Amino acid sequence: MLNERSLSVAPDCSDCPIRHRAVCARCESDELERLEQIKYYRKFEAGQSIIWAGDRMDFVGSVVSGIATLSQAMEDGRTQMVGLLLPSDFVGRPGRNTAAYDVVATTDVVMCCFRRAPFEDLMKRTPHIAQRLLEMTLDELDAAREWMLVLGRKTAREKIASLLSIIARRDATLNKRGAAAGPIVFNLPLTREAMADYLGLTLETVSRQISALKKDGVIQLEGKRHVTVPDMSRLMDEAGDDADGGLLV
Amino acid sequence: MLNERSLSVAPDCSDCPIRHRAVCARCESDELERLEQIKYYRKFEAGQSIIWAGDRMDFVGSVVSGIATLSQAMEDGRTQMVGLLLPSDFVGRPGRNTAAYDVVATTDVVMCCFRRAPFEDLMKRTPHIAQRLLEMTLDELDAAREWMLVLGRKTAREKIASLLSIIARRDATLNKRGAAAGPIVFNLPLTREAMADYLGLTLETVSRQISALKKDGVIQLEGKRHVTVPDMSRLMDEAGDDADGGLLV
DNA sequence: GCCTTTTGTTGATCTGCGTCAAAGCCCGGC
DNA sequence: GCCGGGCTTTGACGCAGATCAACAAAAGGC
Repeated sequence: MLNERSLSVAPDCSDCPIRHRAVCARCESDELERLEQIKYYRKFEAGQSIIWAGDRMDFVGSVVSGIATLSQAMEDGRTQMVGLLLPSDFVGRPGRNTAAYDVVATTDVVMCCFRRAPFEDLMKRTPHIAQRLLEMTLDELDAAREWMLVLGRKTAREKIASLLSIIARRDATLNKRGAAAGPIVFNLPLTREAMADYLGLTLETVSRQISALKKDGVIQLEGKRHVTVPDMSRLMDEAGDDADGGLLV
Repeated sequence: MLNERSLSVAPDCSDCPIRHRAVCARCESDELERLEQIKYYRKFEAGQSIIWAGDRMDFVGSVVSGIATLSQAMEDGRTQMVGLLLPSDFVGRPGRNTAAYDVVATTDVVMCCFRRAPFEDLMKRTPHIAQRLLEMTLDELDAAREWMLVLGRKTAREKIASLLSIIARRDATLNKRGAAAGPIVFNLPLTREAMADYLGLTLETVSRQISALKKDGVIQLEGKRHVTVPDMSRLMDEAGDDADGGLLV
């Protein structure tokens, strides 16, 4: 899910020779070595389903590159995205053997996985890992709660502005562009439908509100996916957040 | 927040002579002893605010008795409840010194608190505590995500049915009545307004939908708060959940 | 190149829920 | 007993967003 901590770790993770900094940012080298021994990689293509809710899940892991979504579906087909998995985000849950959500690769995805049983053993012997996981999970929880406010109380326009502003911020963090005053440019990693699933809207409403924000000069669009935000504070205003704190608590 | 694990721990917690089983269910006696040395109690009256979002927060703790709510507000007054704190639920976050949410006592509340600094020290020396906290936090995260589906995709009627069914289940668990086939009876611990804040609705809509469920025989009401559910599976049907899994993942 | 499929836009209409308003219920104070 | 304030219910009405539908614009496939 989107939050400061996972973002700040992301670049390290993809550079890190053993590719699991996210899990073990503070571990000593011998602990890293033990993690190293049980890890393996899996690749998924864009559009491919990584896990189905209810499936047996005998691994945990973290995203190395690409973007995946976490979502729930009702029998009648209504679906709600409950998380967006970015590089360094953790998937799976120690102590549970079935998946609670559908996980789908939005782009090509590489994951760094650990078989669950050895990982749990290792966690018992390595307090740092549980502490690191606790930190990450608390961040996820904050992000999920922040999103409950978006889903429960914001208007469609505010929802779109919230999503754009969160993606803009993520992008700025990933690319090490600090709080630049100038215009911000990024690509939307999601289809209109995926955005709708994240925001609890229909894809038509998403499209309409994006057009409206464009007409009002809050954003500029080239093609369908390339977004320019001339004035970030204006966008955050539209999102209805407090000027500074913003969406990341 | 509402979930199986916290529920199952609750009765033990209130019986436990040192009142922090929730945090340390698996600890050895000397670890319990160390926790014991840094704990203290705080009492709050119904309606009283326990913490304001943004306040400095120099303790963590767990609810011993009573019910409190966790919520976020926008500047214009719109508020969204993001969690319901029941006995044994944990409040506060190691590693952060300001509160992220408003916490309000719905009934009279007793909390068992630990000053943050000594608690964090203890956590570093006691791996069980971090592991236990991780488990609890993962449960909270699941509950929050489950609620995202409710907020984003369910109709008002389904939302009400979801809330009633979750409270009914909690009540059954607390009172050790298993999956009884017969009618289920409980008291609503929340005002219509608090329910609205939880469900992302207005209090009028909450009231109307409760009346509708009553008219349709899904529930019976005596007074405003005393609810009888003649057929639990019917209620869960109305909530739109899969028959078995239900809201607790 | 052309054809099919996926993705996105825009319009017309419908409806669920919010908003505004009035009145009923229940409890506690005096 | 009466009164006042918090909570709840119910009605009338309007609007934001869903739904249904048509079309445009990219993206592959061959």
